[in-house]
Amino acid sequence: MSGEKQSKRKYSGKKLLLAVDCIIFGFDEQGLKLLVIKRGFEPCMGRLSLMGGFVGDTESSEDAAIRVLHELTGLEGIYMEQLHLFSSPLRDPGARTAVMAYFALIDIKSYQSQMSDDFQARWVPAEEVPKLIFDHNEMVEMAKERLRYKAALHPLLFELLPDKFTIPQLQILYEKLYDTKFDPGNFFKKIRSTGLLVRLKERDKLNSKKGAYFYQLDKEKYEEGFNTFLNFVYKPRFKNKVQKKSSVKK
Amino acid sequence: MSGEKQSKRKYSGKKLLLAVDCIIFGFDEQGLKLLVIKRGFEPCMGRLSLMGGFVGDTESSEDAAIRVLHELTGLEGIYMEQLHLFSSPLRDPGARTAVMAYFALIDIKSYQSQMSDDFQARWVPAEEVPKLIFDHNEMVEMAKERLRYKAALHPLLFELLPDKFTIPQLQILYEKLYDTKFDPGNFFKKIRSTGLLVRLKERDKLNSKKGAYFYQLDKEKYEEGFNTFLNFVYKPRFKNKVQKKSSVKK
DNA sequence: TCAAAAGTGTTACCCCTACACCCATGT
DNA sequence: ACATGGGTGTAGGGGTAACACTTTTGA
Repeated sequence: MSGEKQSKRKYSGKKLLLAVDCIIFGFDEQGLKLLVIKRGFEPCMGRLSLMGGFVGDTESSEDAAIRVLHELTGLEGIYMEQLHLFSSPLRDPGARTAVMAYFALIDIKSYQSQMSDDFQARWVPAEEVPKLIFDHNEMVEMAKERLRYKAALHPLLFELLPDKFTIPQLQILYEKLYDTKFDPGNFFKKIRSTGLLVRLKERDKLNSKKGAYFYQLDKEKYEEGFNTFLNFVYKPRFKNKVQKKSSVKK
Repeated sequence: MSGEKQSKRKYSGKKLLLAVDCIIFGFDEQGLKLLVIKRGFEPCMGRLSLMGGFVGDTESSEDAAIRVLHELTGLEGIYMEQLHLFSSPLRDPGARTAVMAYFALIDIKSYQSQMSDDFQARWVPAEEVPKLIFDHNEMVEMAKERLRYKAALHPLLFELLPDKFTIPQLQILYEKLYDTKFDPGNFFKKIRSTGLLVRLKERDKLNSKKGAYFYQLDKEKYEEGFNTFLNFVYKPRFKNKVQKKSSVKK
C-alpha cells in the first residue's frame, strides 16, 4: 500500500534533447511579418526554418529563448512567452528532440537597424509563410492564433510598434491582424479610453495632411492594465435578429 | 556568409529528462479541490507531490500526461491542457529534469468511484494546498490562475461537474472559483442564454424544496461555442463615476 | 477651394444589473 | 401556511456602434 507501483518509475525516462524555437513577429506597412532564417547546419541545411537552439546545461528554456533571440536580433527585453511544447517522437528525424516554442513580438524597425546576416534571416508575410522544416509551419499557425487571441484581450500589439506611434498606425495593425475594418472615430475613443497612452507634442505628418499625434505607452499603466481584459476587438453583435422568440406556445 | 556561426551548434545541447506533472482539479460542496499523491519513491519519498511521470521514448508529452492521468484515476477523455514548461536547471536536485505541467479538470465523483490507493492519492482544498515537493506549489498557483482566466472566457467548468447537473450547482462552482456572489436570476439567464445546455425532465430535489432541473451539455454546441468568448464572469462596472471629465478648459 | 484623414460629438440601441415577483414543495 | 430556493419579468442605465460633423493642411 506504500506505492509499489510507483517505485519502479524512479528516473525511468529516456533522456532527450530540449530545444527552443522562436516564432518572431514584426509589423510593417504590408502587414504582419514572420522572421525566418536559412538553416546553416544539417539536417535540412539551407532550408527555411524558425530560429532556434538547444537548451544548455545551466539555463532554463526561457534563458535559452532569450539568448537565441539576442543572438539573432541583438535585442534585449523582447516580449516573449511560451507557446507550446512540441514533443512528438517523430518530429525531428535527426534525434529525439522536444521543442519549447516561444512566440515573440518585436518592433521591426529596431531590428532592421542591427540586422546581421549570420543567419540569413528574412521577413516573410505571416499570411503566406513558405514551407519550413519539420513541424515549424504548425508552430507558426499556432502562434498566429495565439497572437490573435491574446491581442483581443490584452494590450499586446504595442510591442510590434516603435516607441512613438500614432493611433491610426495602431488601427492598421489591428485591422491587418483581424482582417477587418474599424470605424476610425470609435477606434480612437476606445484606445484613448484605456488610459494606457500618453500623447506627445509632435505629429506624424507623413501619412496625412492634418497629421496624427504621436503617442507613447504609459509604462506603469501598461503593466497594471495588462491583465484587465480589454476587449479591444469589437464583439460580434447580432445585426439581424434572426428569430424573435415568436412566443407561439398555444 | 552561409551561417558559420550556426554550424557549430549542431546538436550541441546536453540531454535531459523530460517529465510531466498533472495539476488535477475537482470540485465538491466544499469548493475547488486539488488531487495530490504521497510520493512513493526517492527523492522525497513520502512527501506530497503532484502526480507525474517521465516521458517515454515513444510518446509525446501529451501521451505521457494522458497515460499518467489514466494510471491515477482510471479515467479517459479528461480535459487537459499544457500549462507551462518548468525547466530551471536547479528545480530538481536529483537530476536535470524539465517538466511539462498539465492542468486537468475531472468530475470528482467519477474519480472517487474508481479510486485506488496505489498512489495514496487525496484531495486537498485548492485554497490551502500543503507544501509540495520541488516547485510543485508554484505550478499549482499558476494552474489556479490559468483556470480562473480561462473559465471567465470559455465554458470550461462543466468539466468539473457530473454529466447531469443543475444551474444552482454551476453557480456555486463559479462563486467558489471567483470568491464572489452572483444574482441567481441573472446567473440563470446568462447560462441559459449561451444555448449550451439541454434541460432534462428530472429535477434535483435534494438541495431545495422546489427542486432544480437537471441539465446536460449540448456536446455539439459546446465544441462550437468553446472558442467564442463568453465573459461568464461579470465585468467590473463603474458603480461610482469618480470623475466626470468636468470640461473646465477655459 | 477641395479632398482626405484626424479627431469630436451625438444618438439609438442593446445588453446587463438590480430587484420585484411568481412558482413549487417539504415541513 | 409559510419559508426557502428555483426561476421569470421588468425597468433603468451604461457602453458602444453608427454616423454626422469639425479640424487641419497639402495640393
